[in-house]
Amino acid sequence: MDLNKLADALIPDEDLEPIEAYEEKYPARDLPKGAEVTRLAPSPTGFMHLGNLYVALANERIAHGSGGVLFLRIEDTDSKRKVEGAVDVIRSSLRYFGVQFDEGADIGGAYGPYYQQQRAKIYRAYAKELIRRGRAYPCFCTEEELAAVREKQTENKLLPGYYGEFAKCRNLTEEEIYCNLAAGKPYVIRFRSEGDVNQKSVFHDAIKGEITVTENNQDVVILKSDGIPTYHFAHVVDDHLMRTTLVIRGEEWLASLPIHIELFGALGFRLPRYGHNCSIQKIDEAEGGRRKLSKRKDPEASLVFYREEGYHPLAVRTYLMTLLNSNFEEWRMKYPDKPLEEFKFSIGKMGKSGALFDLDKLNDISKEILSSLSAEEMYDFLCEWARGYAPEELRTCLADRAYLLRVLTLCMGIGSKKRRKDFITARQAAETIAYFFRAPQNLSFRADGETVKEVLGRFMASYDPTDDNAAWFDKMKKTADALGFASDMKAYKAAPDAYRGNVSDVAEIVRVALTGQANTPDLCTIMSVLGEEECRRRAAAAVASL
RNA sequence: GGCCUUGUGGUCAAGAGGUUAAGACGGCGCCCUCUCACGGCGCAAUCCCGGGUUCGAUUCCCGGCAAGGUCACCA
Repeated sequence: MDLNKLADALIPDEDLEPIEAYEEKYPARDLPKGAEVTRLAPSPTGFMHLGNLYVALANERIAHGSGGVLFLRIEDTDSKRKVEGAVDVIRSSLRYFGVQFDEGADIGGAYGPYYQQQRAKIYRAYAKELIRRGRAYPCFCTEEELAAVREKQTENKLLPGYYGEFAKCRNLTEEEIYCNLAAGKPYVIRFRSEGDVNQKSVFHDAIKGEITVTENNQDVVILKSDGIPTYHFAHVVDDHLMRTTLVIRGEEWLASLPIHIELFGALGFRLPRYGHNCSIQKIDEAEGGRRKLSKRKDPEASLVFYREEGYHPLAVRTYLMTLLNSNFEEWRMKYPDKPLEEFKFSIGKMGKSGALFDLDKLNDISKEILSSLSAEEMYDFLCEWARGYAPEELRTCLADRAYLLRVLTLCMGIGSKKRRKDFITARQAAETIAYFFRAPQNLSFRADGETVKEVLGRFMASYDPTDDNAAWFDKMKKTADALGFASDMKAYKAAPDAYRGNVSDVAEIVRVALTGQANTPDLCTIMSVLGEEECRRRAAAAVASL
């Protein structure tokens, strides 16, 4: 069979460049020794998964930690899944969480274009070459035929797929092919595999270590009937031409690694290194098992969730880093103030088994990150979050910068010996300080109404906003004594029945009356931030509400 | 079902042929001039199972078992 003629018939494009031209156009990168070229290759579905960030972070640290390059390639070969504006979503959400690309879609670079749709000619040129060399052929099988074969294979417990004797179109005669073409039958281009599933070999995965791979024997589709390549083919051509040195991708690709290995070989390309990392999982209460974080079922699977809740981007990044590199957390505790770019990220330290998503851990890290912020930084963070996600009444609260700064200084314990760690997210922080902006409603006291009235009446009568903390507390104790509460905790503990309660019970009444909460930071300071007038108004309102 | 991967407290995990089997989160308890938060101290909790190799195995080997992944003209 005249393969050149066949190639021309199957891929008649006249504007294809010879593949040598591509090799020349995209030469090996001039980078220092050890520099890694990594990439992120998402589909533009418009949805960003936590897992996307997870892999992105690994790729980013590896590239930039080694003086290499990180690029963004858009895998838009499946037009059904494409969503308008998705690339903006990808770039902006990753940028928010600290991942910046050196080149790629909408950024530019010498190895573009970075949209696979725009690379159609390149794939077709390589596919054509494969046909010329007899390593690819047209397949006219319909979906129904393929499904029928698969069914028969499963029934007979055979390996399903298009291979060997089941590859009907593999050995079509010249006449049959041209006849089908003349009849206008749609066709795909399949790779002609020479692999043997009984051959196994050891492959070194950068993350998993030694793994055994079975040779591929599937005649996989490389060009779909619309002439667009499949993932497998596009991956091989792109990562070769873009000179990727290390492919870090999700574990779900491990199974198709044999296909990629054979494809790289058939095209005469040098195989990049691969690292397959596990996805973040979650316990499914309903089923009792583990599963991947699901876009449908788990709100925390979406990157949008973290922005809506107001998680600090550094907190999310730090949490993910603790999962990515087991020694990261130790490093961070040792150098709490160093930027995480200084951590030496190591591919070898990446976990081999999938980690469970741990909201408690994220929250703990979030508290730590927020408690390291200055009042001004926290204010800016709150405002930025509020602009996008806060309800209206909350946004108006943020208007008084000076007042809010005082509130934050107090609630974050700034200036005291120990910083407080009450804030987890912007949303939660805004909610917990809401009482500074509006009087509390629906107060619930543990004490009876008469006691509340007595305590508030007595304490507020003695209250003087010019008192310092000690004087303030002294008055609290006097109130306690006067009403039969113990002002001395030791005395109270020795004989609890001798008193109506103790100072903390007295303070609680005032606290609830003024803030609506049983637990707050230092009440004395709260009162001075609130202002005397407001305090008296709230105390009166509390008595009136009884 | 076939193939691949993984299996140390509830979670993330360090670890080595012999250790009281780190640390962190979470839980619990105690302490800390008003609660909370912070901080301090302490407690409970782990080597999937069965064989083998070995003086000795959680660690090495072999079998199970369990979990995850994958078997498309989707990526």
